[in-house]
Amino acid sequence: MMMEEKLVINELELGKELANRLMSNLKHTSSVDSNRTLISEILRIYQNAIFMLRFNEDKNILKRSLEIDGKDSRNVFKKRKVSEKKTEKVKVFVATGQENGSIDDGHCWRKYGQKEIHGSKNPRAYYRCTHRFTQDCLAVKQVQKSDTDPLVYEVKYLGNHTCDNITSPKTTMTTNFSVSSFEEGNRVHVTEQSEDTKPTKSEEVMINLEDLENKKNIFRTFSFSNHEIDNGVWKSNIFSENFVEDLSPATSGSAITSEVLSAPASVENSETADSYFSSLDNIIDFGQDWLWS
DNA sequence: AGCATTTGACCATG
DNA sequence: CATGGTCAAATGCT
Repeated sequence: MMMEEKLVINELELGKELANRLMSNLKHTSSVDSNRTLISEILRIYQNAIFMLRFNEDKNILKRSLEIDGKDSRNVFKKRKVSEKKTEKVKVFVATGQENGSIDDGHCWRKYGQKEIHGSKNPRAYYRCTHRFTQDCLAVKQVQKSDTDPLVYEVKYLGNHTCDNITSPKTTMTTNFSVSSFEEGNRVHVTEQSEDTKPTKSEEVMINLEDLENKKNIFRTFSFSNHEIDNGVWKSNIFSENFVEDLSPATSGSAITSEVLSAPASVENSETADSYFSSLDNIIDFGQDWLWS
């Protein structure tokens, strides 16, 4: 069994144990703090497990892609332009507070298609950079309204902007989380980041993966933040970037290495249970289908 | 008029 | 064959 799979199983077993402990706590008397801690731990564990599985899947896709590239391309009939595009960079945003999902991210987009997606209640809209033909900018994004929360739009970015027409974002976001992965030579980078640049204050939840330290530090910290703009001024903060660490090549045996950005564990501004649990709600939302396949 | 959006058709992929 | 991504003609908007 692959090392990563063992880690996922370990995580899930730990989650089960903690859930049992929580159930026991709820049956008997227990402190609210203790329950909160358990819930937070369980959510973190499942988020880790999902991320590990996702990451492994992405790694395999890339490996297959590299193998195909290495073969004699004459035997591979690729008529579609898409295949040469290859997903060099993928960012997934989950944003709320948008009227129609047209998040102003500083770039000009032109809608070129919309599709009903099997298993989803809401259609997915396809946008390309307005300067695609004038500046040969191949950036593309997909926007889909969340099935679970009508206020949430999931935005997936594909490709980098090569155009230089960037305006300042005016978007009001109450929640923003992004994940990006891109390829650079033989290395695969998986990072999480915020696109926003002027945060000042935070109401954020950061989930620590430090107990994975003894599991070869494969996966690092997730963080989520709530922030919004009030009269053009940022009211909240985002997570900080920490260090980057390689997936242990000794255990993977693959030429592909990975890097995952991390952030420290903390729960800030959680003086009220409401704010704490509303933050937890965000985590639950992300945990379901935050990354499209 | 010029540009953006809509929407059905087309095509690649699994 | 089902599904998702893209194309392009028709239509809408300014």
